[in-house]
Amino acid sequence: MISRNRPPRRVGVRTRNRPSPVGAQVASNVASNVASQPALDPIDASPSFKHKAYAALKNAIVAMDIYRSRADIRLDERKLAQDFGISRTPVREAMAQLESEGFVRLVPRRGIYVVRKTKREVIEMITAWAALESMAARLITQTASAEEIAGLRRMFATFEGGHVQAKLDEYSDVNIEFHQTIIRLSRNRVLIDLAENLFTHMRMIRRKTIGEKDRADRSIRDHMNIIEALEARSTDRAEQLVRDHALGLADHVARFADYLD
Amino acid sequence: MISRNRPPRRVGVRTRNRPSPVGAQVASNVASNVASQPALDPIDASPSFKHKAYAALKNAIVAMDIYRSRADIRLDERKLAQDFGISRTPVREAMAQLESEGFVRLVPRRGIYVVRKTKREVIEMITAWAALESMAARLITQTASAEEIAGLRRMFATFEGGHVQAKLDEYSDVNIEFHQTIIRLSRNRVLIDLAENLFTHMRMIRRKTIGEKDRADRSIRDHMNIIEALEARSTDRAEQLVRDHALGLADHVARFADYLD
DNA sequence: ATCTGGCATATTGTATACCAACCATGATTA
DNA sequence: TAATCATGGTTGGTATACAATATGCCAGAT
Repeated sequence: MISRNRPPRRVGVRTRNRPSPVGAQVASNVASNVASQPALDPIDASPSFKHKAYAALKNAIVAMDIYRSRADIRLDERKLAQDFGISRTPVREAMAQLESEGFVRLVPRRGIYVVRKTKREVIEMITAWAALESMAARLITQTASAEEIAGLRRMFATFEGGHVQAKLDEYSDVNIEFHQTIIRLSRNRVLIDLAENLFTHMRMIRRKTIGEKDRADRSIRDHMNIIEALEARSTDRAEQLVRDHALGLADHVARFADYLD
Repeated sequence: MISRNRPPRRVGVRTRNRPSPVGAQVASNVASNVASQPALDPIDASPSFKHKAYAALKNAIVAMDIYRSRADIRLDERKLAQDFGISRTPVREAMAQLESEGFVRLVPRRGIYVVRKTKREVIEMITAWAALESMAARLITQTASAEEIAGLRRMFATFEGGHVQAKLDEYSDVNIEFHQTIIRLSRNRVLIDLAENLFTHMRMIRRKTIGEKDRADRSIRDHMNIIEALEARSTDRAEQLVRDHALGLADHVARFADYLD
């Protein structure tokens, strides 16, 4: 269901009473710490409730197996706020963010629904991802260090010699890691951010798309070819291999992903 | 108790059709993923204050010449809400959206600041845009109709024979329209949405990047070559030309856009 | 004159109250 | 019986009140 029981955690008890002469205590505490140690303390992460709610909701949504059933999955603002122990406002702001990222749909006076991507949308996302990652591959051939590229090769050490079949689950993780690393090595923040969102969406259908063993075998060969092209600094070839690899997945989805729609 | 006098706001029908003459109007489509149905319905009435505030704020920000001065540009939530005649809530929601799109930065307890992109960020955006548009070019060679491609050629009818110099302003508009049309003809909603946001950012520095006459001349030649490749359905060549055209702009910015940073 | 510390102020983050639109349900009527 | 309408409850949108904190100013000490 939508909301599992949450332990009645006490999030930020907000004292209605304002202890008047305070403020100096906290300040002095911090000050002494800083004075003795110029090394900056890791800024005490104070993510707002909005960010926390966002992260929690996103995790919850991504963890759902939303394509198993076709029934609408509705989220209840008030209930979620209650479960989180916060008010509706940060939940709403988190929801608005998730809507702009395509994870939920806010229907006025109807409810908030988890979005199921259609087959067409999935293919469009993979195509866009192909565009971004192939550009990342170009950039890697021009700016990445040999060591960085070597790191890509090391990822697949476990699977040398055709042990892919035996460890499909693990391979699936490495597979994702590989593609994320490609993007990251581009050192292009825009590419990284855009691709990350697409990736998150694709992880949600991963369970069903990466299942086939034949694809895993072909996949690892593709990856090796890509790595070789990157090592050889063959810009155009690396781009092409990455693009075709991704578009191959798009084609696969187009033909076999009947569970979509 | 103190029931506020709510003005009888009847949120208008908000006509979907915008008879804007030349592009340059982003339509501020936040509707997100609802569409994806083949025939897109003209619904999309966005009655909420949030959407209106979002559109108004985005237009205002884009219209600013934020790179002329280096002084921080701060936006005041309460003042804006007052000016719009609404409460802070929808303004805040609009601001959160604009932050996730990279237009403003919300600093807790400090204020809301309009974001100036650094030169590096601009180059990264152009690079990402190159990736998206070159993929769009590929798709066009595979799926667009001849008539659609012909429309691209008609855009430049005005400038046949080297009248570009005389009408730099007009050319600048057509230039933008050209690239947006390329993206749009891909019929890939993800590409379209992602590129639109990048485009909006780039329009904000357009005043300074498209100034040179030499670039305009070279630009129109590039465009013609692109159109020819599309007409010939040369997938790889179209992709390459579009990509190089965009990366050329990135290179230009890298070398001459000293006003950034 | 300079520095320190506390307070007023400004500004966002969060909670809560209220409202209008929507839905389901069941009574009512032709 | 079937269609219509009244009605109450649910839900997201909006307004507003309250809390938390960053900043600047000024008094007082050195």
